[in-house]
Amino acid sequence: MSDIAKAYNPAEVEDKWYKTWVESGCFKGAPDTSKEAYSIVIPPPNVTGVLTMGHVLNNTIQDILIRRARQEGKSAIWIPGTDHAGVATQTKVEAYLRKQGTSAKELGREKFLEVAKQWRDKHGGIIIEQLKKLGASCDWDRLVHTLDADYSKAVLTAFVELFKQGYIYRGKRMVNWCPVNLTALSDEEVIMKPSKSKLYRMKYELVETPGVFLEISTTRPETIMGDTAVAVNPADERYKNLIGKHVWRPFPKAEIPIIGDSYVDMTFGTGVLKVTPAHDAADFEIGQRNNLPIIDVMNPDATMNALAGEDFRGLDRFAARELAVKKLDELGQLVAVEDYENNIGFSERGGVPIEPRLSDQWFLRYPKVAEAKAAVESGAIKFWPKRWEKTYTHWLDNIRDWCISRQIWWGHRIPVWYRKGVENPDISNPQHVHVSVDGPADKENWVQDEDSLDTWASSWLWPFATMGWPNKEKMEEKGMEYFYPTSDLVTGPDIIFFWVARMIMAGLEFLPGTMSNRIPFKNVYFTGIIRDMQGRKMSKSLGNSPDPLDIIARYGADGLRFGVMNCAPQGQDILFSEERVELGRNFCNKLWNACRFRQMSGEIADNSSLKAIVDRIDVNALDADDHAILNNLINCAEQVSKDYAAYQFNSITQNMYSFFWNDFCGWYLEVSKSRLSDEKAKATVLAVQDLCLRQTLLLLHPFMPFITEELWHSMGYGSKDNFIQNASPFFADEIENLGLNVDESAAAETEKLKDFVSKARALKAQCSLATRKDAKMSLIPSEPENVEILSRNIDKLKKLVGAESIETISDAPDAPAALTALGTVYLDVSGSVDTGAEIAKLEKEKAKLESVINSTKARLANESFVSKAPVKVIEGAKKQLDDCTSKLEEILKLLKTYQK
RNA sequence: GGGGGUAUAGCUCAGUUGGUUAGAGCACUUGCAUGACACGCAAGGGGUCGCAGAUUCGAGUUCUGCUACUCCCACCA
Repeated sequence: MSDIAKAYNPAEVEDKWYKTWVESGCFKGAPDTSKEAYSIVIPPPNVTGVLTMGHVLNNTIQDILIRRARQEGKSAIWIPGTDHAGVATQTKVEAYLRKQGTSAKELGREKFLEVAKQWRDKHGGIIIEQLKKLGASCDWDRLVHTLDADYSKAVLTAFVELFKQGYIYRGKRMVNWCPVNLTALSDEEVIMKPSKSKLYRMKYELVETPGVFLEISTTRPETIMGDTAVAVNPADERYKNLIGKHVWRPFPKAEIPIIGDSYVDMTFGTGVLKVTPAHDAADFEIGQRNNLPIIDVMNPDATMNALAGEDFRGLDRFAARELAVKKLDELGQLVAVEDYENNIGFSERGGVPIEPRLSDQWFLRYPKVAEAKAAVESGAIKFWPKRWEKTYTHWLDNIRDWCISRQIWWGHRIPVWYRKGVENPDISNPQHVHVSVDGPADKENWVQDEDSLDTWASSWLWPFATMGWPNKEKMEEKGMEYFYPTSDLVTGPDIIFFWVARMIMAGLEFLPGTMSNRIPFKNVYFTGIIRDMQGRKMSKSLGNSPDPLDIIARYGADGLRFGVMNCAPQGQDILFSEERVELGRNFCNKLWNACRFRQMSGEIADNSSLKAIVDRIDVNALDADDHAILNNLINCAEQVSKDYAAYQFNSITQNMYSFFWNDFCGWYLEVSKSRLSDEKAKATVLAVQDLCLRQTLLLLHPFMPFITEELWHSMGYGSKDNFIQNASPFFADEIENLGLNVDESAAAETEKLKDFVSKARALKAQCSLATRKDAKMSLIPSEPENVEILSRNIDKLKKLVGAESIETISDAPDAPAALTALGTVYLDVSGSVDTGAEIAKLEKEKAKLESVINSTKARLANESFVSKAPVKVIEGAKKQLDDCTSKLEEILKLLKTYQK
């Protein structure tokens, strides 16, 4: 046994243990049919990302689950990995290239990818090291990156399969275009933001009746040049006779038709809509219905092109807007400009308004939509909390085809080749188009599609592509049959659509067997979002985003983990501040010092197993406090098991905190102090302490892996290679099987003692006597059995109260007194004492008791209460009335003494 | 427009099927170097449980309506 430092120093302990764990290979998992399988796949972080508080929450939960699973004797794996994060990484690499004075375009695809890979290897993987600091017990040998060769094969295989089945098609469609990243985006990557803009009211002159104008509103005058019609609702009495006539488009000046389309809302604005099929999704639809020409007036980067007219050409869209307004004004066609608030879609990565744009893209019609819905509705997959199921099914009910192509290079290139020289290749004609994982044999005659796949079109395969799919040998090697489906997925609700729903569809689509064999996971735990104390999201620009590594350095990973979990109720956002971590750090220190106290109290005897400790207990030496603390521990361990089953992690930390701090340290260790000098009791008391500490460490280990491992060894619970993660956390049945019977009723005596101690201390405090100064006290027991209890526990009580003596008496002395569970206690104060505070306290208690007595009396006098309430409740009320009445009598007696 | 969530002490939150006098941590007041811990110990102060109804012998807890804040989805020029 080594001397333990006065304060816990996490830095010394954490790195040491992480290294030892990894070296021992204890995070590795392999199929073992004698054990239950347990698996988790990590939500892969961006390979070039850094650890955020969100990651801390998310990965701590996963680590808790996996460590608990190991303790429970399951064969467990936690598969780690990273995501190539297509658009995000491409953007970063391009910025880097700009600094170097070059560009992706200049380098060309091949060279660019080389640079990007180098950049990834240099800046990537930091987050993996940071996860280790947090204590994440992933099986690192299984680390996967979405651009790994094997994983890429899986992605391409999935594409080819879906293509063959007709789920994937190419088409010219309106897509969300990011003018910064020059790529299409899926609907999910567009963030709607309310924005302050202007509504421009303008008037167009009718061609057929010069001098007559039609008033139209728009928020986007820069698209006027692409207008090919003006639409009104055919049911609109004001305008329906104009359908078929024309108006003059102001610039470039041209006649455009007035058409009727029921899409137009008669009640909005003037009820007249300008139609720009190339630059608005709804307008595109109208254009299709009415055979309107499409005039695309913008370049991919959202500058205006030649079709917009010479004066607009090359202008950015916002500059073009100003110019358009100016020109309208000059033409006298601008009626008014009004402030207006509308929702504008922004590019998630580019941060600028997206531009609806017509372009050739690849789309996926989702497979297995109905089954994906059924998987969750049937309970095959459970959501925690359950309410997210609604969000999930609502999305599936309104699902739209997924634009999976991206005009970037960093990603999986679409495995489609076009035969050279074929002008308009027909996708369904194998002579024109080749689709396969490895490409055509005669590559020289073909040209591969330039686009790459949306990153989510690779990560949706994560639960099984990380287990070797579709390669049979690899699947065997990685134990897919044993470990799939995974047990729990831990993620944020913000990616239900991006990831969770898509993974479910992918699992159902690509894997064989029954639904329960194909689903990717059985439970999904949705975390809340970490916010600051004002409820704001963590963000770099607000500077309210603490660096977890900095927090770990100052408080320790265990303190951080415990603090975060303690304030993270299921499904609720988390308001985080460093004070939370202080709580966790303080708890570590408490744990540390309790063990330190144990070591200072006596040699560590045989602690090597539960049996060894129980064998050290002399059942006859056990007193009520021993039984009470063991009983508390049993209840606590059971509650912890229940809370795991319901994913109530914050409840676990709260129960553990309360048990350990209040019951064990606050009471049991304190009463131990006097019993340790009793040679007959000492060995038993120490053994009970050892039992409690052992179990506390076991139960806390998933939350605080480092300190618990350290103490596990220094307290002699584990030998060198016997880690705490391999010991069972179950308790009640185990000690019963070992022949130790815990008396549940003993708690009642301990409760009486606690009440006596706290009341007696309060009495001293009221009389301004220091806690530890020895006082003379006497007691008039309220019940005969209390005499016995008092004498049995006299040493403990004297020490805890700070009393030189506690005599049993029968006549009330003239002294300050307090009511306790053992009887009325009197404090012998020499000289005069200010009794004002004492009287005030008694008056207050008197008032409270009277109010309780009155309400209880009223209840008991109520005919319907007595006839309808359960017997138990009525008896409780009667007992309460009796108790309060006798207490009140005592109080009145005491008050009388003071008022003499 | 549609669908969630939240509202309990100064702050952040517990409060499981309705049942004694509503709890914890932090903060606050007072006292304390007491055989581990001042990252500690002891004693305190602090709450008309968002508002209004309903059900019930009994409501923080169930139901209805309202208010405030918040998130997601859709989106009209």
